[in-house]
Order: sequence, then structure tokens, then C-alpha cells
Amino acid sequence: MARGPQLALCSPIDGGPASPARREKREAILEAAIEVFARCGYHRARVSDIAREAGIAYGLVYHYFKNKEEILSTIFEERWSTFLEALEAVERRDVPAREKLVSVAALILNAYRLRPAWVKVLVLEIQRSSRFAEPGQLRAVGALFQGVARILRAGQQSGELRRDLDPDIACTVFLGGLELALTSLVLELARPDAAAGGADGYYLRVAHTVVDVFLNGLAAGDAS
Amino acid sequence: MARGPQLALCSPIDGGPASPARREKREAILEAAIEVFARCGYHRARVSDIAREAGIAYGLVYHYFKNKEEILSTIFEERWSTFLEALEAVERRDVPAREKLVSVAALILNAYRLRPAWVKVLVLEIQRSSRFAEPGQLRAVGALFQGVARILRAGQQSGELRRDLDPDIACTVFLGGLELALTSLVLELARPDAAAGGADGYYLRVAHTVVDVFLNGLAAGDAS
Amino acid sequence: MARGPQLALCSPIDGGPASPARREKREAILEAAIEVFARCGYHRARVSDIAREAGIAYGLVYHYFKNKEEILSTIFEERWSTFLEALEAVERRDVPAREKLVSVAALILNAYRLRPAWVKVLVLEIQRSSRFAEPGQLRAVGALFQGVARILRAGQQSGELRRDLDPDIACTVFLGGLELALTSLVLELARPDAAAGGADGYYLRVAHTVVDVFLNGLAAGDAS
Amino acid sequence: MARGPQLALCSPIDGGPASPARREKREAILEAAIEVFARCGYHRARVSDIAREAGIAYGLVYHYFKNKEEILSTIFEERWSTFLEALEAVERRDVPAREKLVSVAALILNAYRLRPAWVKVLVLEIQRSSRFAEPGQLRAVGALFQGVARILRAGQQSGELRRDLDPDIACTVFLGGLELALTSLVLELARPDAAAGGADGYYLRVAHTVVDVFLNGLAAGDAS
DNA sequence: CATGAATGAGAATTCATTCAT
DNA sequence: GATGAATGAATTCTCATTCAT
Repeated sequence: MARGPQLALCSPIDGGPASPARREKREAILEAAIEVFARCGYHRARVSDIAREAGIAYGLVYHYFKNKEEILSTIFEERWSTFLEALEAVERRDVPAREKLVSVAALILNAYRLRPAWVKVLVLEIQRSSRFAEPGQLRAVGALFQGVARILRAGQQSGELRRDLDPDIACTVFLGGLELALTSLVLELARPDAAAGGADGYYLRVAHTVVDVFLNGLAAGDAS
Repeated sequence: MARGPQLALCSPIDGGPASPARREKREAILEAAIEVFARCGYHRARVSDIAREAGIAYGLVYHYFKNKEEILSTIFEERWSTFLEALEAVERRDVPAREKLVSVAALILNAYRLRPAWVKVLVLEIQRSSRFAEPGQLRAVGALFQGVARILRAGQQSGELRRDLDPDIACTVFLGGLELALTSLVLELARPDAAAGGADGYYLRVAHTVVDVFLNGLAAGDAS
Repeated sequence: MARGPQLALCSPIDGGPASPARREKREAILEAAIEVFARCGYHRARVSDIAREAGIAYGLVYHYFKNKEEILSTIFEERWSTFLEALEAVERRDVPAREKLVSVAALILNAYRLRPAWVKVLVLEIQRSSRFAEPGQLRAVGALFQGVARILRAGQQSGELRRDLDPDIACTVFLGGLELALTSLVLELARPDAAAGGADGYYLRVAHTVVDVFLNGLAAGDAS
Repeated sequence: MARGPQLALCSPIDGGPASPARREKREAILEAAIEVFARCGYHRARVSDIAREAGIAYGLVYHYFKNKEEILSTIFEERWSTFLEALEAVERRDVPAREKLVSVAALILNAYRLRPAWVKVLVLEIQRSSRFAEPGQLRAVGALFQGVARILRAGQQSGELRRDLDPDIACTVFLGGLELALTSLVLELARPDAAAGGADGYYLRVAHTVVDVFLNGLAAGDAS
């Protein structure tokens, strides 16, 4: 399982051109917001909750962000771009499509394992945001789709993958399968702690199952 | 493709023990709420929007529902139970697992084709509701998972499906693939109207692609 | 203890010029309103509560009364005038002032014993009403004061009562003493059921104590 | 007439642990609420009225108090406890019961002379509050009763007061007499300004009349 | 008369955002 | 920068009153 790319997800990224102290506080607000959004949902989360979680006065939030909405879109943009970079790194690697897909699955599931609040917000909140429909974010989400679709197309051209399936639809099937596996973790529909091998093992199992189903199908060998 | 069960999705269900007129208006409010929730999202939707959409006075909504939250959970409960009944009908049919899965996919995608607002609300809103975590609704969502998982287990026992994959994880992969295909329709990431064969053809293609991927995998024949 | 006058308190009075059936229903609404006002207070009481208590449709209330306020003032006026008539009957009797005051106390306490809800509303609600300040009701309440004050003045002139005390102030002391004794019953600050002699005995004791204190004072014989 | 204790009634009490400015504003809101409640009654008073009276913005009220109800109960609790302290100070004094009762009457009437709105709210509003029935406030009101009853019992034991009357009932007679004298002032049934000696003289006369009636009775000397 | 569905003004409350210190 | 008091628009919910049947 790829260990490199997904780690990048966890490191704060940008912070702008200002002083280190400012950057730090800005980061603290974003982290706090991720926690609070994950816990209460964007709409229920109050700016004062975020400030309390960050340990600062709530008026200060408005020195760093224009408004609440901007916090959400900043979370999205900054974290997402990190994610896309990791995805592109996967894409560029010279390995079979199969392995790339395992890496993508690991990237996504690992992100959740390491930063569940972050993924919760991405999975559950940002798609609800009015700005999701905005060109910027739509393009951003689209980039994930297109990245995966490119991997699939490359696999089809190399003969590794079937050519009779629409790669755009197949891509949603793949990402969707991953997403719901995630969501069932997020919402604790499934209980990783109760599964054999502990949480880590569970995530691995999910990643492999998704890719296995996706590549080989569920039909018994003699039936395919 | 199954034609029977999914039609039930579109018929109002309960309405309580009151007069037909009362039932009708109650239904009108629910329909209006579905439209508005689908358009603006639950939190952005104002009760007054629902009332205007339903063509009734503001306060009348409160004659039929205790509060806004109850409207959402009513939508969920009444529509979802219809959906589960359709699912159970599929499950009981004496056909191969493969065909059952096609029916489930058709059920879900067809529901969206016929009542996109309804599915939007189910897919995008109800999981956001605070009540989603409540036993009742959690169980309700769980029932879909379990229904599909039962179909998978039956297929495994009959030898039609591989036995080396966890049916619970596989079930999330299947439903998740469907869901994201749906979401990409809902959010118009994909454009059915632009696809060859028109919208109907597109839905069919999605259903078949999902099931095909799910059963046979994406790997090229000689590579599996 | 006077048995005659206070009974009049319990009989419905007027009913207007209409049919007996109409009169009956009107009365039912008033009785229901008294119960509900006593239970919840005027402001918390909903017209629908009154209608439910009366066993009628709530729109019907508006066939009999212009609005909720009119119900309260009707209760006040009709019951109060009965009360005043009883008071005047006491006043006209050719007995010592002392006995008249016992009768007034008995009249008031007995009314509570027989119709606690009625007295609750009079004691606790009507003084809160905005209409209390209106000439009609102010005059009505004033009539009670003046009636008692007349009894006191007559006693002063006959030499039965001290002449050095302002009868208007003395009258508020007397009525106030009665009222708070009542209120402590209404609010169950005192518990008649726990007192020796049961509820009836308690009311009698209260009546006698009030009049005794009022006439003879609390000072020990050698101290007065 | 006692001059010390009742003054305490007028001083703000608590204010919580916050900054002086915050305490001041909190106090301003309470004072404004007392005025508005006294003027319109609790139910008719709008939070916006209170804010306007206090000269602050609407929403600021909610920075200081959870809701409207809490304003009322705060008024009650903070002011009432001051009142009880004054009562206890009277009780502890080493003077005859007669003098203590004069002090209690003066305490109550003086409070009204100095802060009529405060007493109006206590007399007319708080007993209507739903919270009046709550243990805390019931106990608080009970404390006044019990304080007076203790004074009476002490007087009975010292031989100063008659022992044949129930001190609990006598206590309601005393307090009730005072209360209605007050209420008739509050509601302007009596007009102090028109009375000989002006308002101050009137209050004194009321206090003395109440205590005189209460101790010596109204019966003429030869009739007792 | 009787019903109760329908109306909508009114009030409480929330909370994002601003601003004086 | 930092604070949190102050603001008030927005929204939910209530319920007295009206009105069509």
C-alpha cells in the first residue's frame, strides 16, 4: 500500500504571505472549524463554537476570514488541492492501473483513518455547500473524477482494463463505492473496532475489497 | 429491468386516519417540501418557502406538522418504507442474484428518473439530518444495507457469487457506486441529456454499468 | 355561618335573551373557560383548550363571544355581580357589624370551597387583565370595597367598631387578609387536607381567625 | 419606622462575576424589565420593549439572559433575597413583636413607596409565573410567610400575643392585609396624593392602621 | 348553528457580522 | 492584533380570529 502520497494530506499547507504567528492562528482556526463542522455540521456550527475550539476570541475569526462560508471553502480548497496533488502523483507513477487504483483507494481511506474530521467535512458538508456548485469547487471535485477517469482510460488503452465500459460511469462506481464505505465508517454503520485485525486492518480490508470488486467483480469465477 | 416495484415509490403512502381532503393537503405539503428541500437544501429552505410552493398559508403547515424537522423525517419515513417494500419484493423474487442486483439498481436509478427531487432529498439531505443518527432512521437506512447484503449472501451460498469477499463491505461498494452515479446526476456532473440515447438510455447504461462492474469487474478478461 | 347568599354564587346567572339551548352552551363555554383559566392562567390558555374542555368545536366559541378577552370579562361581570348581590344581601341584614363581617368572610371562603376554579380566576387572573383598569370592572371591584367599607362605617356609627381607624384602609386590611388566606389555599401554600377537622373545618377556622383577628386583634388581652 | 433594612431593597445585588460594565448593563436590563413588566405585565411585555427601555439593541438582552422567563425569575430571586435579608434583620432585633410587625409593614410599604414598579412586579407578576410553583420560588415566598409566622410565635411565647390563634393563618391575614393595601395603591384604587398629609403620610397611616387592626382589632374597646 | 381548516400578524430566539476599546 | 459587547436581520413557531362548508 502506498505510504507516501497520502501523508501530504495531513500537513497544513499554505497560510498566505503573513507572519508565522498569523499563519499558525489561521491554521488553528481551520483545524478547529474542521472539528466543529465534522461534529455539528456546517449549518449548526456557530462561529463562536469554532472560536472556542480554537481557543481564541470569536471576533478574531473575522480577522482571518471574511465570513463563515469562506472558512468552509478555504478548508475545501486548501485540503483538496493537497489531495489532488497526491492523486496526480499516483497517476504519474509508472505502474499498472490496478496498482494505481489501490493507491487511490488507500489515499482516500487512509486520509479518513488519519483525519476523520477532515474527510467527514469533505464527504458530508462540502457537497451541501452552495459553493459546491460554483465553478471553482465543481472543477475541483471534477478534477478527482477526471483524475480517476484518466487512470481508467490509460488502463483501457494499455489493455489492462475492459474497453466496453464507459470510464466516466465506471469512475463514479469506483469513487462511490469508496465513498459509501467511508460514509458507513463515518456514520459508524460499520464498526471497525469490532472487526478482526483492528481498525487498521479494517481499512486495508475495505481498500482491497473495493479494488478487488471493482477489478474482478463479484461473480464467481465460473460464472463470469 | 423491473417495472413493477419502483412505481410504488411515487405514490403517496399514508396520510393518517383523517379526511381525504386533509390527506391531500398533507401530501401537497410533503411534495412541496421535497421540491424546496431539493432546490435549496433543508437548512436554507424556509417554512414560508414550503407554504408558498404548496400554495397555502404559512401557519397551515403547522396544522399538519409539528415543525420543520418533522416534515423532513416524515418524508424520510413514508417514502423510505415504500422503497424498502419494493426492495423486499425484489429480494423475494426467485431469480439469480445478478438479476436481483440489476433490479435494485433499476429501482434506485428509476426512482431518480421519475422523482429526482425525492431522491435528492433522500441522498443529500436526510443523511445530514440530526435525526439520521436516531435509531429509527439509522435502522431504516440499515435495512437497505441489510437487504442488499442478504441478496449477496444468498448469491454466495448458491455459488453464484464469490465467497472470499465480505458481503457487508461489498454491499457498501455496490450501493456507493450507485449512489455516486446518482449524485453525479443530481449535481449534474454528468449530463444525461447530452449522452447518446437520451436520458432514459443514460439511466439504463448507468444501471448496467454499475452491475456489470460490480459483477464482472473492470479488469480485462485475460488480466483477471 | 350564613348559608343563603353564597349559594347564589354557584348558579349560572344570565345567559342573555336567546334559546335555552344557546344559553346552555354559552354557560358550558364559560364554565370550561373558568376551569382552563384556573389551570393554565388566562394568557397560557388557548381558545382551543377552552373548546376542548367544553366539548365543542373551537370555532363555535366565536359564535358566543367576540373574542377571548370577552370570555374573561363576561366571567368577571356575571359572576361578580352575583357576588355583589350576595354582599348586598348581607349588608341589608339587621345584625351587628361583627356578624356581617363573618358572613362576608364566609361568603368569600365558601365560594372558594365550592368553586375553587372560579375564585382562582377572580383572584389571580382578573386583576391581571388589562380591562381590570377599565371603568366597568374597576367599579365592580370597587363595589366590593365600598360594600365592606359601608359595613364598617355603619359599625363605627353604631359604636360597635372603633372610630379612630380609616374605614377604607381597614376594609383593605380585612379583604386582603381574606384574599391571602384564599391565595395560600389556591396555591396550596397551606394544606387544608392535612389540617385537623378536614377541609371544611379548615375553611371555617380561617373564616373565624380572619374575623377574630380583624375584630379583636392579636395582642394578648393585657397588652391591648 | 425602620429606616435601615428596606433601603437595601433598592440596591442592585449580584450581577455575577463579570466586569463592572457588564454588571451595569445587566442591571440596566433588569431595571428596564421591571419598569416594562410593571407597566404592561409580563406576558404583554415584549423583549423589544425591555431593550428599548434599557436603551440597548434587541439581541443584547440575550447576551445577558437566556430568555424572557429568566429575566423575570432573576428579578424575583435577586430582589427577593434582599427582601428576605431585611426581614431577617427585623426578626433578629430585640424588640417586642408589635414593633417587629410595624417594621415588617414599613419594610413592605416603604419598598413600594421607593420602588413601586419593583413591588408591582413582585405582587402582580411573579405569582403568575409558571416558576412560582417551582420549589425554589415557592420556598422563597414561603420564607416570607415563615419569617412572619416566627415573629408571631415568638410573640405568643413571650405572652405578648394571643395564643389561641393559629399563627400560620394569622400570618396570612397580616400579610394579606398589607398586600391588598398595597394593591389598592398599585392599582390606584386609593389615591395617596389626595389624602391628607401627602403620599408619605398616607403610607405611614396605612402601616399603622394595618398593624393597629392586626394587634388591637377593630372592635370598640367595650365590645372586645 | 356547528365545524375545523385556513390565515397571518406577532413574538421569541438565534447567530453571523460589526465595531469600539 | 485581540477581545467580546453590540447589533439586527432572519426565521421559527404560536395562536387568536376568520370563513367556507
